[in-house]
Parts: sequence; C-alpha cells; structure tokens
Amino acid sequence: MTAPNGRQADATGGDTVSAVVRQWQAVHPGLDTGPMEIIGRVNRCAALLQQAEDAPLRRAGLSRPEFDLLGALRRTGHELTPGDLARETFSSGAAVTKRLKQLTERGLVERRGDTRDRRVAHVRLTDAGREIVDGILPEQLAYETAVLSVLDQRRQGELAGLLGELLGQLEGRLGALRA
Amino acid sequence: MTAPNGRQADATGGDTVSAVVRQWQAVHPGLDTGPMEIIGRVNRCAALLQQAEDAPLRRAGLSRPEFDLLGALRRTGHELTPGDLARETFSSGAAVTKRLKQLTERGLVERRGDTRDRRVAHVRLTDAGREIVDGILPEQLAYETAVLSVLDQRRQGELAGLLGELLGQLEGRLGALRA
DNA sequence: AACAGGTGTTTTACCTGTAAAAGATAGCTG
DNA sequence: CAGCTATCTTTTACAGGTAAAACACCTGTT
Repeated sequence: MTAPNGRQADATGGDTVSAVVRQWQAVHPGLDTGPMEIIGRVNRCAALLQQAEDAPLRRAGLSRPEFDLLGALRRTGHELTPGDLARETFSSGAAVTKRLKQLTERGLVERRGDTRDRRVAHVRLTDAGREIVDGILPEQLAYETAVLSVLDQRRQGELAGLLGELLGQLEGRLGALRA
Repeated sequence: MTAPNGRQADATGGDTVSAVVRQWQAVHPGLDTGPMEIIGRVNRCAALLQQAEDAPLRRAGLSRPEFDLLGALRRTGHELTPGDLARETFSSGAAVTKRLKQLTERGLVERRGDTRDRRVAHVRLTDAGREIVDGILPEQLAYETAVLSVLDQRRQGELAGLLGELLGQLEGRLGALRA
C-alpha cells in the first residue's frame, strides 16, 4: 500500500495524486480528501498537458498565450480590440499589450486606431498570422488527439461532458462565491 | 447559436469552451475539435479553481506553491532534501531554493546540512510551520468542497475516477511520448 | 464650454518561474 | 591519490505575468 518508491500500482491508485491522498490519510486519518482527487488532478493534468501540448507550438516559435491570442482573432473572424482579446483569452490587459507588441513586431498582427474613439485600437491578423494559425492548428489538434488517446472514446466523451458541466457551473457561480 | 454577449446557454453548451469550439467549427468546418473539449476545459478549470482556491491560503499569507512545499513536508512526515521537494512539488530546483529561502526567513521551515554528504541539505517543518499547515488544510478542503458542490456526489466520483485514469496514463506515458 | 467621472490602453515596478551556468562535493578509476 | 565525471544545490540572467498608476480620450451634466 505504501508504494515504496513512488511507483504507481493499479487502476484507481495509479497516479501521483492518489499517492498524496494516501499520505494525508496516514497523517490526518478521516480527513475528507475528496476535493483533492478532483482539484489536485485537474491541476496536475493541466500542467502535464500544457507541457506536452506546447511541442507543436514551439516549432512555430509561439508560446501558448500567444497562440491563444492569434486563435481568438482567427476564430472570431473579425478585428478585436485589446480589451476584447483580454476577455477572450482570460488574461489581463497588460499581458495583452505586451503580447501584441511582440506579435506586431513579428508581423503576425496589425493594429489600426478607431476612427471614432481614439482610445481604442483594432487588431487583426496579417496574412502571415492567419497562415501560421491555420498551419499549426491541425498539427496541434492531432498531437492532442494522440496524447488523449490513452483514454478510450467513451471515456473521453464522459470526461468532456463532466468537465463541461463543472466549468459551466464554475464560470456561472464563481463570481457569486467570490463576492 | 452565436451567443450574443458571451453569456452561457444550456447544459452541454454552457461553458466558454463550447462557445470557442463552435467558433472554430464555423471557420474550419469538419475540424476535429474533440481534444479541445477536454484539454481546453482542463486548462480553464485549473485556472478558475486556482483563483478560487487561493482564498483561504491568502489569509495565511501563503501562495499555493509555498503551501504545496509545506504540505509535502507535512504529509511525508520526515525531512526532505531540496531535490526531494522539487520532485514532490513538480517544480524546478531553482524555484524550490527561492521558496525555501523565504519560508526559512518566516520561520516555517529549518534546514540542516547532511553530515555525510555536504552537498545535500535536509529541510523540516518548524512547529510554526506544522501548525500553519494543520490549521489551513481543513479550511482549504472545506472551501474546495464548497466550490465542487456545484456537481453532485455521483458526478464528482465519476470525474475523479476519469481524471485519475487520464493522469495515471499521462504520468506513465508522457515521458515516452516526449522521447 | 468646462468639468467630473468613466472607459480603453499602456506604463511602471515588482515578483516569480525557468534554463543554463556555476559552485561544491562525492566517489570511481587508473 | 589525482583527476574525471556525476550529483546536489544555488546563482545568474532573463522572460513573462500582475496590480496599480498613469495616460488619453469620451460623454453626460451643468
């Protein structure tokens, strides 16, 4: 039970999180460690997936946040303001400013000022920008498909569904809880 | 369908990820967006949960990485070297060094050199360190329980199980895929 | 018209993480 | 035992994010 070297054992106890949970149980018996089994795993999956995920992006010299920004422009299909991009990519305005600076220098996006309201800028993909997104996306998705293929199709569907429910609820209520 | 303001609609389409997927489908019809529905959601859930999760920690003036480090010491129950801590918390050695510096200054951990091998250090919790972990952990878990309660018990179990399977596979194979 | 307050964006100062190199030490090998 | 290589940890240089302040500009009010 006390997994000697940190090596994994069977199905439900095969990840590092369950080993951590076992350790906590030994130190604080009876502790309700239920949340860890979800939150701990979500965090760890996110970390591992991002690491793996970045491989195809790196080849194009893009970080994931940069790709997210370009992707937002591509999938909406129209110009977005820096503020829109911040909302769309869930990052701060300041972060968007910095990324836009670099992406503009690399010629992947262009900006123009609004004619009516001179505070706002409109950002759009250049041809090079659109090409790079369209080139990477399929590779990216293929790579992700390969990574996820460790789970059979049915489980992938279940997982996607459950995560969607959780995320929908969190997005709706988190503001409420935080207040 | 094109959700006007970014507001969510029904059950399976209620999160931002499904809105993003719909946008991609409109631009690249037929694209296999399956992976996004898992990976995108995992990433976004992780981001939201961490944000929410930190609330009880902040009251104790700890960041999550700091708490993870202290937690590793607490749950293993014995001294760990910086290298052990890096492995245990999935962070780089350099990051551990920095965190240890701060935690030592705050009197939450102590270090002593190894007598045999003078390269290695051994880190342990001080009484104050142990108390802070034991004080926060229940609050932390209670908070997480509340956040997750948007999902009923059965779904939480299913989700934990699926994530465990995925994580177990990823931890086992990711090294292999990366090679 | 002047201004008060609000909004969109950028700047500043700072904090934390990383990769790569440096530093220090162990332990094998000829 | 001198030297080589491997290991553990820290340092350095730097990239990238954030919060808060600063800017620039709009808009409704008086």
